[in-house]
Amino acid sequence: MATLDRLTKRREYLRAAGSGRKWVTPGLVLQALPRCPTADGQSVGGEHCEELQSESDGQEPPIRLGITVSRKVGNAVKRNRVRRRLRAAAKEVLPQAGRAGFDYVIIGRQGTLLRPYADLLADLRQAVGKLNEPKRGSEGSDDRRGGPASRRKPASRRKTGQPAQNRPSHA
RNA sequence: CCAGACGGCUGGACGGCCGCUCUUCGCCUGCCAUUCGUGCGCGGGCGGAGGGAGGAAAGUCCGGGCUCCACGGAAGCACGGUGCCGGGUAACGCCCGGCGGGGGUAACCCUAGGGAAAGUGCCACAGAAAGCAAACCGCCCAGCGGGCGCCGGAGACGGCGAGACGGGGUAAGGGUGAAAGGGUGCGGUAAGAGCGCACCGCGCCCCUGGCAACAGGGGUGGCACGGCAAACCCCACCGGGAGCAAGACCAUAUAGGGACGGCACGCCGAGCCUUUCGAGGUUCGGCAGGUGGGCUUCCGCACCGCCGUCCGGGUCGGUCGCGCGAGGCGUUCGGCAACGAACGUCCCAGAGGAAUGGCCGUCCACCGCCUUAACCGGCGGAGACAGAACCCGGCUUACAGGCCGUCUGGCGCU
Repeated sequence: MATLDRLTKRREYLRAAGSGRKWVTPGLVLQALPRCPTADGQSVGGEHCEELQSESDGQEPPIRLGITVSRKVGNAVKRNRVRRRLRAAAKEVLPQAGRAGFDYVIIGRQGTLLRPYADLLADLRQAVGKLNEPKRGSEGSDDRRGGPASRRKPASRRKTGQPAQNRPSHA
């Protein structure tokens, strides 16, 4: 069902920054890291996987989200606003476009504060799409089309109407 | 109306869709317990209702509460802070009202403002001289010595004059400086000088007013006692340290384990073990001893080897602390005021990689441009500073715009 969870530990942020993949757009920087040896086999996840799999018993593991805004962006008010806009955008995009079992870390930039919201959504969609593609020359592209598509169906159980309305507005 | 001074308030409004967090209610549901009725038991989902950033939440500069450090009491030292007087306050370095000094036509503003005859130190540059009384240029020879000229005298010598050699007098003037041993004026004098006098300043004494800081008046002294204490210092008063990552509980685990080095390893009593009957080991109790605030001493207390270095192991989860408070608002009374008292009324954020929002629309007020005699209208821009992190009282700093009140000066009108 691809619910959204949060990263709460500094370790997890450092892991995503150190071993994850990264994509940069004008509005934000996205880092993604598979938490478990899920469908595509290779993993950096490590020891958390066992407990995750054992507890998830048939359900899909959640997507976890973390947002980082450094002091370079501005004072506390500006940083909070950047964080909130990124969080709102992530709630719109990630449940559909993100892959289950991944940790995503969004890093705010100085441009995030004044970037139009529609552009911010586009940035995030592009970044997620790029990171979901396989590494060039890497193996195992078999299930990527199938995986997210199958997950998209149960994810729209609760708030299915609203994002569907917003999507044509920016296109 | 213009210019200005002071004080206070405010910190966009409304709506739509979608969220976050806390409290509470209802329904459904899982676990646990059960005396099978249920449960102030632990959780999950859905829905309803209600609360949800600031005047500075900021800087973390003072003062407290609270918590731990077993640090509790007394004295002294050290260190740090404060510094006119009176009041307010839980307290303050804060606030209010006065006083002194400075600025402004005024409203008003600024002010680290105790002590310099307790001691030490400093006073750059300039200047002769920077603290002790001296004298570079200058002014003056009244009095002393010598020389010169003139006059008198027989002479010794005397008188007068100029000068400034010795030697003195002086501090008015010049010049330096932030500051040069009171200032201005008159008298006075060889020249001058508080040398004398008047006024001002200053010191001391007295009187009056004031709780006081201080102010006013009178007398007196004849000027001594230069400045700097945001130099050391002295005096008075205040202050133990660290901070919610404080700290407490639960879970896991440790409950403190090991090695090395240094310093202490003393006495008495009792029990147990060993014994070659000399004693040894160990436990408990007491004394001594040691350790424990920035330091010392004393009293009290706690702990029992103490200190240092290294190695090994564990934890970083949850709950509480954590929102009834020096609390907000209103009225009355006391007070010039800060503030206090009484009564009534209200409950007002509690996150934890950190909630209090995201997107959109209309209006509002601002700025610029176009248009208009002006209003109107159109377009564009931008909506200050800034986000609770244990909580209060202050200070400081940042701040678009708007509103209100009091007062001062000027101009005009009645």
